[in-house]
Amino acid sequence: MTKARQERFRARRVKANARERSRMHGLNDALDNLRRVMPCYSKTQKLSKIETLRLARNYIWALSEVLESGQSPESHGFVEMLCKGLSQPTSNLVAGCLQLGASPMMLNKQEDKLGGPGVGGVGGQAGHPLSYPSPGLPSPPYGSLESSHLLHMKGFKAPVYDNPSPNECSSGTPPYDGPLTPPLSISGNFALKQETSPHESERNYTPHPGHHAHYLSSHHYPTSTSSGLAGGPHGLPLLQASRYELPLEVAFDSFTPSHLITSQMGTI
DNA sequence: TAGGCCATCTGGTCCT
DNA sequence: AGGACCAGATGGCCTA
Repeated sequence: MTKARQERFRARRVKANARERSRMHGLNDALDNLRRVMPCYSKTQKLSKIETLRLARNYIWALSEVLESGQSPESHGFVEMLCKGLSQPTSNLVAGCLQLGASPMMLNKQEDKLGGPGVGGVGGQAGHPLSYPSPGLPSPPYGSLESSHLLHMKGFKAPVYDNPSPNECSSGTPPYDGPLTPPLSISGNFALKQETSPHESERNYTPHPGHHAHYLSSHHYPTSTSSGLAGGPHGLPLLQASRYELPLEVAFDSFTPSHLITSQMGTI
Protein backbone atom coordinates (compact mmCIF):
# COMPACT_ATOMS: atom_id res chain seq x y z
CA MET A 1 0.00 0.00 0.00
CA THR A 2 1.52 3.25 -1.06
CA LYS A 3 1.63 6.18 1.26
CA ALA A 4 -0.85 8.07 -0.86
CA ARG A 5 -3.25 5.17 -0.67
CA GLN A 6 -2.81 4.96 3.04
CA GLU A 7 -3.65 8.60 3.34
CA ARG A 8 -6.75 8.17 1.21
CA PHE A 9 -7.81 5.27 3.34
CA ARG A 10 -7.24 7.27 6.48
CA ALA A 11 -9.17 10.22 5.17
CA ARG A 12 -12.02 7.94 4.21
CA ARG A 13 -12.00 6.39 7.65
CA VAL A 14 -12.08 9.77 9.35
CA LYS A 15 -14.98 10.79 7.17
CA ALA A 16 -16.82 7.61 7.94
CA ASN A 17 -16.26 8.12 11.63
CA ALA A 18 -17.76 11.58 11.43
CA ARG A 19 -20.78 10.21 9.60
CA GLU A 20 -21.18 7.49 12.14
CA ARG A 21 -21.05 9.98 14.98
CA SER A 22 -23.61 12.11 13.26
CA ARG A 23 -25.81 9.12 12.66
CA MET A 24 -25.64 8.09 16.28
CA HIS A 25 -26.37 11.64 17.38
CA GLY A 26 -29.46 11.58 15.23
CA LEU A 27 -30.45 8.32 16.78
CA ASN A 28 -29.94 9.73 20.24
CA ASP A 29 -31.90 12.84 19.39
CA ALA A 30 -34.76 10.66 18.29
CA LEU A 31 -34.48 8.69 21.46
CA ASP A 32 -34.51 11.88 23.45
CA ASN A 33 -37.65 13.01 21.67
CA LEU A 34 -39.13 9.69 22.61
CA ARG A 35 -38.16 10.20 26.23
CA ARG A 36 -39.96 13.50 26.26
CA VAL A 37 -43.28 11.97 25.39
CA MET A 38 -42.94 9.17 27.89
CA PRO A 39 -45.08 9.22 31.03
CA CYS A 40 -42.17 10.18 33.20
CA TYR A 41 -39.65 12.45 31.63
CA SER A 42 -36.86 14.26 33.33
CA LYS A 43 -34.00 16.02 31.70
CA THR A 44 -31.72 15.27 34.58
CA GLN A 45 -32.78 11.73 35.37
CA LYS A 46 -32.96 10.11 32.01
CA LEU A 47 -34.21 6.67 31.31
CA SER A 48 -31.60 4.53 29.69
CA LYS A 49 -31.99 3.75 26.03
CA ILE A 50 -33.25 0.26 26.55
CA GLU A 51 -35.68 1.30 29.25
CA THR A 52 -36.95 4.13 27.09
CA LEU A 53 -37.74 1.70 24.32
CA ARG A 54 -39.40 -0.72 26.69
CA LEU A 55 -41.50 1.94 28.29
CA ALA A 56 -42.46 3.33 24.89
CA ARG A 57 -43.63 -0.07 23.78
CA ASN A 58 -45.63 -0.51 26.95
CA TYR A 59 -47.07 2.97 26.65
CA ILE A 60 -48.35 2.32 23.16
CA TRP A 61 -49.67 -1.00 24.23
CA ALA A 62 -51.40 0.40 27.31
CA LEU A 63 -52.98 3.27 25.42
CA SER A 64 -54.19 0.85 22.79
CA GLU A 65 -55.80 -1.21 25.49
CA VAL A 66 -57.46 1.86 26.89
CA LEU A 67 -58.91 2.70 23.53
CA GLU A 68 -60.01 -0.78 22.71
CA SER A 69 -61.42 -1.90 26.01
CA GLY A 70 -62.45 1.38 27.50
CA GLN A 71 -60.37 0.49 30.49
CA SER A 72 -59.61 3.44 32.68
CA PRO A 73 -56.07 4.72 32.48
CA GLU A 74 -56.30 5.02 36.20
CA SER A 75 -56.70 1.35 36.61
CA HIS A 76 -54.10 -0.79 38.21
CA GLY A 77 -53.95 -2.78 35.03
CA PHE A 78 -52.91 0.24 33.04
CA VAL A 79 -49.99 0.87 35.31
CA GLU A 80 -49.04 -2.75 35.28
CA MET A 81 -48.98 -2.64 31.50
CA LEU A 82 -46.74 0.38 31.61
CA CYS A 83 -44.32 -1.36 33.91
CA LYS A 84 -44.37 -4.72 32.23
CA GLY A 85 -40.86 -5.93 31.58
CA LEU A 86 -39.22 -2.81 32.94
CA SER A 87 -36.46 -3.02 35.47
CA GLN A 88 -37.49 -2.54 39.03
CA PRO A 89 -35.98 0.93 39.27
CA THR A 90 -37.80 2.05 36.17
CA SER A 91 -41.03 0.41 37.31
CA ASN A 92 -40.79 2.21 40.57
CA LEU A 93 -39.98 5.42 38.80
CA VAL A 94 -43.04 5.14 36.61
CA ALA A 95 -45.19 4.16 39.51
CA GLY A 96 -43.78 6.96 41.56
CA CYS A 97 -44.53 9.44 38.82
CA LEU A 98 -48.06 8.19 38.64
CA GLN A 99 -48.55 8.51 42.33
CA LEU A 100 -47.28 12.05 42.45
CA GLY A 101 -47.95 13.49 45.85
CA ALA A 102 -47.08 10.45 47.90
CA SER A 103 -43.95 9.75 45.97
CA PRO A 104 -40.54 10.75 47.22
CA MET A 105 -39.69 11.55 43.65
CA MET A 106 -42.35 14.14 43.52
CA LEU A 107 -40.75 15.75 46.47
CA ASN A 108 -37.62 15.91 44.44
CA LYS A 109 -39.61 17.36 41.62
CA GLN A 110 -40.91 19.98 43.95
CA GLU A 111 -37.39 20.78 45.01
CA ASP A 112 -36.31 21.06 41.45
CA LYS A 113 -39.27 23.19 40.72
CA LEU A 114 -38.13 25.68 43.26
CA GLY A 115 -34.83 25.97 41.54
CA GLY A 116 -36.34 26.10 38.09
CA PRO A 117 -37.12 29.03 35.89
CA GLY A 118 -40.75 29.08 36.84
CA VAL A 119 -42.04 28.47 33.41
CA GLY A 120 -45.09 26.48 32.63
CA GLY A 121 -48.73 26.65 33.33
CA VAL A 122 -51.79 25.84 31.36
CA GLY A 123 -51.45 26.58 27.74
CA GLY A 124 -47.75 26.07 27.68
CA GLN A 125 -47.98 23.93 24.61
CA ALA A 126 -46.21 26.41 22.47
CA GLY A 127 -42.95 25.51 24.02
CA HIS A 128 -43.27 21.81 23.52
CA PRO A 129 -40.65 20.35 21.26
CA LEU A 130 -43.28 18.59 19.25
CA SER A 131 -45.93 20.44 17.39
CA TYR A 132 -49.39 19.03 17.46
CA PRO A 133 -51.38 18.34 14.38
CA SER A 134 -54.55 19.83 15.84
CA PRO A 135 -53.89 22.88 17.96
CA GLY A 136 -57.50 23.02 19.01
CA LEU A 137 -57.45 19.63 20.61
CA PRO A 138 -56.75 19.11 24.25
CA SER A 139 -53.20 18.40 25.21
CA PRO A 140 -51.93 15.10 23.99
CA PRO A 141 -51.72 12.44 26.60
CA TYR A 142 -48.02 12.40 26.64
CA GLY A 143 -46.36 14.73 29.03
CA SER A 144 -49.26 14.88 31.36
CA LEU A 145 -50.27 11.34 31.79
CA GLU A 146 -48.28 10.52 34.80
CA SER A 147 -49.46 13.45 36.81
CA SER A 148 -52.89 14.26 35.63
CA HIS A 149 -54.31 11.04 34.41
CA LEU A 150 -53.45 8.95 37.35
CA LEU A 151 -53.00 11.64 39.85
CA HIS A 152 -55.97 10.87 41.94
CA MET A 153 -55.55 7.17 42.03
CA LYS A 154 -56.30 6.19 45.56
CA GLY A 155 -54.38 3.44 47.17
CA PHE A 156 -52.40 2.72 44.06
CA LYS A 157 -49.60 0.26 44.62
CA ALA A 158 -46.59 0.28 42.44
CA PRO A 159 -46.12 -3.00 40.65
CA VAL A 160 -42.70 -4.06 41.74
CA TYR A 161 -41.06 -6.97 40.05
CA ASP A 162 -39.08 -8.50 42.80
CA ASN A 163 -38.84 -11.89 41.22
CA PRO A 164 -37.92 -11.57 37.62
CA SER A 165 -38.17 -14.66 35.57
CA PRO A 166 -35.13 -16.92 35.43
CA ASN A 167 -34.50 -16.13 31.81
CA GLU A 168 -34.28 -12.44 32.32
CA CYS A 169 -31.90 -10.55 30.16
CA SER A 170 -28.44 -9.48 31.07
CA SER A 171 -29.43 -5.97 31.97
CA GLY A 172 -31.36 -7.29 34.93
CA THR A 173 -34.76 -6.62 33.46
CA PRO A 174 -37.18 -9.40 32.81
CA PRO A 175 -38.01 -10.19 29.21
CA TYR A 176 -41.38 -9.06 28.08
CA ASP A 177 -43.68 -11.93 27.37
CA GLY A 178 -46.82 -10.02 26.53
CA PRO A 179 -48.24 -9.38 23.11
CA LEU A 180 -45.84 -7.46 20.97
CA THR A 181 -48.49 -6.08 18.72
CA PRO A 182 -50.86 -3.58 20.19
CA PRO A 183 -54.44 -4.64 19.70
CA LEU A 184 -55.28 -1.38 18.04
CA SER A 185 -53.23 0.84 15.87
CA ILE A 186 -52.79 4.29 17.30
CA SER A 187 -50.06 5.33 15.00
CA GLY A 188 -51.88 8.54 14.30
CA ASN A 189 -51.19 9.68 17.79
CA PHE A 190 -47.51 9.62 17.13
CA ALA A 191 -47.52 11.09 13.69
CA LEU A 192 -46.09 14.26 15.02
CA LYS A 193 -43.97 16.70 13.17
CA GLN A 194 -40.39 16.29 14.21
CA GLU A 195 -38.31 19.28 14.86
CA THR A 196 -34.63 19.36 14.30
CA SER A 197 -32.62 19.15 17.42
CA PRO A 198 -31.41 22.56 18.40
CA HIS A 199 -28.03 21.07 19.04
CA GLU A 200 -27.75 19.42 15.70
CA SER A 201 -26.14 22.24 13.85
CA GLU A 202 -23.90 23.36 16.63
CA ARG A 203 -22.70 20.01 17.73
CA ASN A 204 -18.99 19.67 17.58
CA TYR A 205 -17.02 16.56 17.92
CA THR A 206 -15.66 16.02 21.39
CA PRO A 207 -13.97 12.71 21.92
CA HIS A 208 -15.27 10.94 24.99
CA PRO A 209 -17.16 13.82 26.49
CA GLY A 210 -18.10 13.64 30.13
CA HIS A 211 -21.56 12.41 30.95
CA HIS A 212 -23.82 15.16 32.02
CA ALA A 213 -27.07 13.31 32.33
CA HIS A 214 -27.80 10.81 35.00
CA TYR A 215 -29.35 7.68 33.74
CA LEU A 216 -31.79 5.68 35.72
CA SER A 217 -30.18 2.47 36.75
CA SER A 218 -29.82 0.42 39.82
CA HIS A 219 -27.29 2.98 40.88
CA HIS A 220 -29.48 5.92 40.12
CA TYR A 221 -32.59 4.59 41.67
CA PRO A 222 -34.48 7.51 43.13
CA THR A 223 -35.00 6.03 46.54
CA SER A 224 -31.53 7.28 47.10
CA THR A 225 -31.61 10.52 48.97
CA SER A 226 -29.24 12.19 46.63
CA SER A 227 -30.73 11.22 43.34
CA GLY A 228 -34.36 11.03 42.52
CA LEU A 229 -36.31 12.33 39.62
CA ALA A 230 -35.34 15.88 39.13
CA GLY A 231 -37.69 17.84 37.01
CA GLY A 232 -38.33 21.22 35.59
CA PRO A 233 -34.82 22.45 34.94
CA HIS A 234 -34.05 25.31 32.62
CA GLY A 235 -35.03 24.67 29.09
CA LEU A 236 -37.81 22.25 29.86
CA PRO A 237 -40.54 22.22 27.30
CA LEU A 238 -43.43 24.24 28.60
CA LEU A 239 -45.87 21.42 28.54
CA GLN A 240 -43.33 19.30 30.27
CA ALA A 241 -42.60 22.00 32.75
CA SER A 242 -46.27 22.39 33.43
CA ARG A 243 -46.29 18.93 34.86
CA TYR A 244 -43.98 20.14 37.54
CA GLU A 245 -45.13 23.67 37.81
CA LEU A 246 -48.87 23.30 37.90
CA PRO A 247 -50.54 23.16 41.24
CA LEU A 248 -52.01 19.74 41.60
CA GLU A 249 -55.53 21.09 41.59
CA VAL A 250 -54.94 22.71 38.26
CA ALA A 251 -53.47 19.58 36.87
CA PHE A 252 -56.48 17.65 38.06
CA ASP A 253 -58.92 20.02 36.55
CA SER A 254 -57.14 20.51 33.32
CA PHE A 255 -56.12 17.03 32.36
CA THR A 256 -58.53 14.44 33.51
CA PRO A 257 -58.47 10.90 32.26
CA SER A 258 -61.53 11.66 30.23
CA HIS A 259 -59.55 14.33 28.47
CA LEU A 260 -57.00 11.74 27.67
CA ILE A 261 -59.57 9.50 26.13
CA THR A 262 -61.31 12.21 24.18
CA SER A 263 -58.01 13.51 23.02
CA GLN A 264 -57.03 10.08 21.91
CA MET A 265 -60.32 9.48 20.21
CA GLY A 266 -60.14 12.83 18.58
CA THR A 267 -56.87 12.14 16.94
CA ILE A 268 -57.85 8.83 15.50
C1' DT B 1 -13.67 -2.41 42.49
C1' DA B 2 -17.66 -4.12 39.90
C1' DG B 3 -21.37 -3.29 37.10
C1' DG B 4 -24.26 -0.44 34.18
C1' DC B 5 -24.48 2.78 30.63
C1' DC B 6 -22.60 5.52 27.33
C1' DA B 7 -19.82 7.55 23.12
C1' DT B 8 -16.67 6.54 19.81
C1' DC B 9 -13.88 3.91 16.58
C1' DT B 10 -13.65 0.31 13.42
C1' DG B 11 -14.34 -3.24 9.91
C1' DG B 12 -17.86 -5.75 7.51
C1' DT B 13 -21.96 -5.88 4.62
C1' DC B 14 -25.40 -4.15 1.65
C1' DC B 15 -27.16 -0.85 -1.50
C1' DT B 16 -27.10 2.94 -4.95
C1' DA C 1 -16.70 4.36 -4.92
C1' DG C 2 -19.17 6.01 -1.31
C1' DG C 3 -22.87 6.14 2.05
C1' DA C 4 -25.90 3.82 5.49
C1' DC C 5 -26.30 0.50 8.80
C1' DC C 6 -24.68 -2.77 12.09
C1' DA C 7 -22.18 -5.05 15.78
C1' DG C 8 -17.92 -5.74 18.39
C1' DA C 9 -14.23 -3.60 20.96
C1' DT C 10 -12.59 -0.11 23.89
C1' DG C 11 -12.41 3.13 27.42
C1' DG C 12 -14.64 6.79 30.35
C1' DC C 13 -18.00 8.15 33.88
C1' DC C 14 -20.84 7.20 37.76
C1' DT C 15 -22.66 4.89 41.85
C1' DA C 16 -23.00 1.31 45.36
